[in-house]
Amino acid sequence: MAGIKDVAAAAGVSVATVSRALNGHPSVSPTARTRVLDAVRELGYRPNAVARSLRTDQTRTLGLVISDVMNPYFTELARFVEEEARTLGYSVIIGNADERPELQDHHVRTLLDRRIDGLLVSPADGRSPLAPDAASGATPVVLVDRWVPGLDVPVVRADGTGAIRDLVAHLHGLGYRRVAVIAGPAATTTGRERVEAFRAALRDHGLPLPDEYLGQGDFQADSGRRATERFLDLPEPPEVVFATDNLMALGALDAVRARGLRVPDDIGVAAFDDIPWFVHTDPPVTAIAQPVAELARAAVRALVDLIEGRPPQSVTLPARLVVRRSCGEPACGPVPAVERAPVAVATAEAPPTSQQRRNE
Amino acid sequence: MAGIKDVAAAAGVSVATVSRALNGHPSVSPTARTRVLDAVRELGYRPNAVARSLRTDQTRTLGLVISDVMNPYFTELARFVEEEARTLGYSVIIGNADERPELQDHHVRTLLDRRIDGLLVSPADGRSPLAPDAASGATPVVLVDRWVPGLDVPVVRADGTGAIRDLVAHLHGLGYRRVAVIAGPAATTTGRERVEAFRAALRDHGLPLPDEYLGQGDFQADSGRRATERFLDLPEPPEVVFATDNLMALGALDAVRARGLRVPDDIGVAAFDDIPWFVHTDPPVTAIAQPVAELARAAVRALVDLIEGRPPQSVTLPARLVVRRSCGEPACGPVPAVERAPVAVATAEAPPTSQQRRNE
DNA sequence: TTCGGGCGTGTAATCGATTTCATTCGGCGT
DNA sequence: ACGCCGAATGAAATCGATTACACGCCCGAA
Repeated sequence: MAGIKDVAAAAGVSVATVSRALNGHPSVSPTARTRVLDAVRELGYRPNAVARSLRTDQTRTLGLVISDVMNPYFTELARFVEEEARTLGYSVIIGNADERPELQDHHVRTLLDRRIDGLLVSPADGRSPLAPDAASGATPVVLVDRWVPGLDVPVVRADGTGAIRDLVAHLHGLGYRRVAVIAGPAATTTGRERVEAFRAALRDHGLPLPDEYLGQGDFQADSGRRATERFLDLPEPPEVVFATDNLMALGALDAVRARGLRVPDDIGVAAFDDIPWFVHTDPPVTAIAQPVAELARAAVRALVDLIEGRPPQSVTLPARLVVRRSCGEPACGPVPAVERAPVAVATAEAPPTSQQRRNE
Repeated sequence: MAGIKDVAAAAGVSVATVSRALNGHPSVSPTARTRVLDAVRELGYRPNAVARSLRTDQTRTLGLVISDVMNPYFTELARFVEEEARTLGYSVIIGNADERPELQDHHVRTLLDRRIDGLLVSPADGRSPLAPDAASGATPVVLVDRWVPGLDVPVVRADGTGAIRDLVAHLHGLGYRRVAVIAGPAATTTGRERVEAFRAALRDHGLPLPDEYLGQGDFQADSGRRATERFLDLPEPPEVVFATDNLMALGALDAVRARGLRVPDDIGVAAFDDIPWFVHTDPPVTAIAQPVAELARAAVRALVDLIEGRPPQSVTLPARLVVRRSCGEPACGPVPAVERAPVAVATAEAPPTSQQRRNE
């Protein structure tokens, strides 16, 4: 493959001039510039990004480590992250942790070895396997969706408490009194927060959340199925189940279908994370939608700000309830308040973090 | 960040010895080795992959350019590709072409600039935008799922003709006579082949495929919706629609639901590419399943063979029909032959390609 | 005419690893 | 005792770019 030296030779100039011409340096004569450009075209020269990165100490690459690519929510997130990064002139390398801490670790290490300019992580594990590297502060880090309490880095996430309150109001209005929830891993913030918000909303309506109505899941379909089976085996099964992510909701649907039961007649189902398929399930699933595209964009912008020495913003955007039929027919009277939920735009200024201070 | 020189200094040896110790070179004394290892641990040293790549001219990285990440089929493919690559000691960088040739081009160029060791492509466009680079032969290339006729590189794909024949037999057996198909872009091989196989199978059963029953789509949900609407507007609409990918099937479902019609009572739906959600749609969708994991593994192995100088194998695996309820109740009598479809394992030896010859 | 100051350019150092080549040293055969 | 050989090591070249520094040249000011 042609190198910069070949171009220099072909254009009859030095490598320095070639480099300058290619990087838009001011002091290059028009003559030299055109000769270089011609030679480049002639030889089909493409600069070696590896060599360039070594010299400049920047790869113009972002790392994105997500918990599970097969989860449509994260797929969508990844897609928008790449899109925004591309418009900002960065590539992104995706690492799929598959909800396994050691895999997440593997990817973080690999990405760091490649000297990516910044890291976007949605931690599979709340404990601190990546902390040693991240906390070292050498590489800018931003957390998306999930975060880890001790880490002093910007966080971009959705706040589901409002939407969950709306959901509980909706369920209560429909007459449900025995409601169950399938939790995510306690090691993740999203796993804990969603259950807590749900429990709090329940309390506001005077509803209990007995232990046997709290299923433990791991954000995968199978765990949703198992939890739901256990609910159905109860002497007094719940009237409705809230799965705290879309895959566990899929599992729940599986379980009730396997029993020959029907949603919502025999048992209602609701989910956190809305996805296109929920419109076409039997029945369409009532879900809480996150503003994924905005989250992705905000996360990338925060990370790039960090990288390029600007102060980053932590951002929290509200999720919103989307009522469909899996919890029973929506009210036929006046449209409930939840239907008019505002488009998510709220943001919050982050308190200064050590990462910001690094750049002052 | 600590470099190899720091390690050498700390261990009291030269950089050459450090490098040798770390790469398991034979002639390094046990003493030196342990001192190096200690220093490495002490300093938390990690070799700079960028520098290493520059010197060794290999990145141990594969590029994967897919047509559309949001399509569950490709998501799954990407996931298994990464998995197999990882076990073989490679990382993978995914580029999402979004079915847009110019984006595909952008990613191919970027990946080539980063000197990836090999490229896995599922071409969004049958024409040859990537040919100039790929044909240059500098970087090993393997095509997955879709291929482009002129290119002399290994291809790993599923053969749907058998499954499509089974599907048509199934539909015919159910009494359908007016069947329509939603095609993919003519620029892709999968777009053309699936329609052709369908048309041929129809002919075998003496069924026609009139022009107005041939919808043009682009593998995205919207196009499936529009094509289906056009079918429904026909004076004599088809009794069943075969969408040649899962997203267009989703669109078709959308369209019939929007009309207040019911599947399969008013119109049947079948799809190419099976996905987990099809079990939970209303109704569950009869689909043709590709052996995605095997395809991914075969593709990675072929590419790595090429990279490491072994002769690669082109592979074609059969797809199989999965009957559900979206075309009407499956026969209640004896289980139809299609239910017993064998697990896909057939492979074929590729004719020698120029890429193989390269390595002789 | 002479000198200072850009401007355009080239030479060479540099990034952090790997690898070739030469050197040293110790052991062993004769 | 001598010489040879292999093992262990280090110095320096190398990969392909960027960039600091120096140089030559031309132009305008003194």
